[in-house]
Amino acid sequence: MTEPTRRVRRSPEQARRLILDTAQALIARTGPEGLRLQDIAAEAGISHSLILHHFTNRAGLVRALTQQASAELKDRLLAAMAQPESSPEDLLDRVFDAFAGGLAQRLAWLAVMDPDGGVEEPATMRHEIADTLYKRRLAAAPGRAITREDTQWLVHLVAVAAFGEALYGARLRRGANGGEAGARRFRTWFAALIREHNQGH
Amino acid sequence: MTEPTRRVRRSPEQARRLILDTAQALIARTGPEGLRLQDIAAEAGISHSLILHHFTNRAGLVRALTQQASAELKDRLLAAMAQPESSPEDLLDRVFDAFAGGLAQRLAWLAVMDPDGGVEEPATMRHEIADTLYKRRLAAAPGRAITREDTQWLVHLVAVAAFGEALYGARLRRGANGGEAGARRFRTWFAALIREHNQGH
DNA sequence: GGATATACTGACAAAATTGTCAATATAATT
DNA sequence: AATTATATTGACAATTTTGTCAGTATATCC
Repeated sequence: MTEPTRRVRRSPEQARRLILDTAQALIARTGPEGLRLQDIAAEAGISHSLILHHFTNRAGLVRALTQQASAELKDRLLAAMAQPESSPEDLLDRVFDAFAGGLAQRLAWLAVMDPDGGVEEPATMRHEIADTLYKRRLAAAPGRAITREDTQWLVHLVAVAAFGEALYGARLRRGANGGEAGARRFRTWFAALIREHNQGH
Repeated sequence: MTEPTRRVRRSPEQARRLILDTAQALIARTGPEGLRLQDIAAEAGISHSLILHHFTNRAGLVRALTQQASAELKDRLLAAMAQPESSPEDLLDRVFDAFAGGLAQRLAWLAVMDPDGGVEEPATMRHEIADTLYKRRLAAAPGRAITREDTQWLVHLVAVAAFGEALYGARLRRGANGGEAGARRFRTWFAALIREHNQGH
């Protein structure tokens, strides 16, 4: 006589979160090839059928993953902007950190895989951020001629640079400035460039 | 009686290039999921066995792909640097173009997939480029205090920004500045920032 | 023109991967 | 305590994908 198999019964939300989190971790570690239902299931300690039960499809899982990654980026960036009275250096630092830890990799891969997924978020988010920063810059330098468009492009530059740095920076910096130290030095240099731009002209 | 099947017999180099090129095209189009031996074979008009014959493994193919992508980037960047007497705007434009057309996507994906592949190239390449540009900047502005390190980081910034822009820029610019026009406006703004940095202080 | 090397193919094997479905265990409800 | 709803599993099917191997066609060399 066989023992009845012990089961953990989660709430749908818990189950979905467990699956999504382990999937994200797997992507960050193993890369694109890591997204196999069986692998995710094995890592999460569940059967792969459960994933299909909660997301219907492999495609459904991917969709959910893009949305979660997008939301995570938004949270991190808004958190970075939340401290109103900090130096530009610190702000830049936090923005760069927002993309680190595998999030950039996930976003990149998901972007390639699901070209039109999670469309609305990033653009409006960048708009909000640019507006907030615009007011802050005006307050900081009352005399200067700071336009809204300049702020917008500045935010864009920081975003794409942080993205590129997280994704390919270490590779480009190999040798002399590889590793953590080089990354930090680049950030400070970049912060100085921005500060120069804010003051100059 | 059956007709003997007509065959094309290429040189090993030709065959390898045919396979690599169609594979790169497929990745750019279909994304990571597109790299299946059968699909590549079908698109190239060959049998999938031939791929295995020339690259031994799927892994061997991936390795070759990373090297080719890396080499392609190098070629494009060196070509961009080759015109010695052009405005910074044009130079920036060509660097950004170097990452366009799916190359950034391929590099990103291959980077995630084969974390230590094609290691040596980019770093030394960036070094060469930085040196060339350093001399050019010195010649252009004899009086200024331009350091080698500043040039190095400038090159790094342009590289990661171009990379990020190619990969995620369109997404971030959705809405107001989406499309081609926004991309161009960002480039000109960025060029102005660099020019300002070159002249100022 | 015949022999040789090898690029190339087709069929097959083996493994993996997504998806289906019926059965079961567990929590909540009555 | 019995009933109900459903989260979870295991077995199975179907398709796909990588890889193997023996044989065939084609160019080159003697």
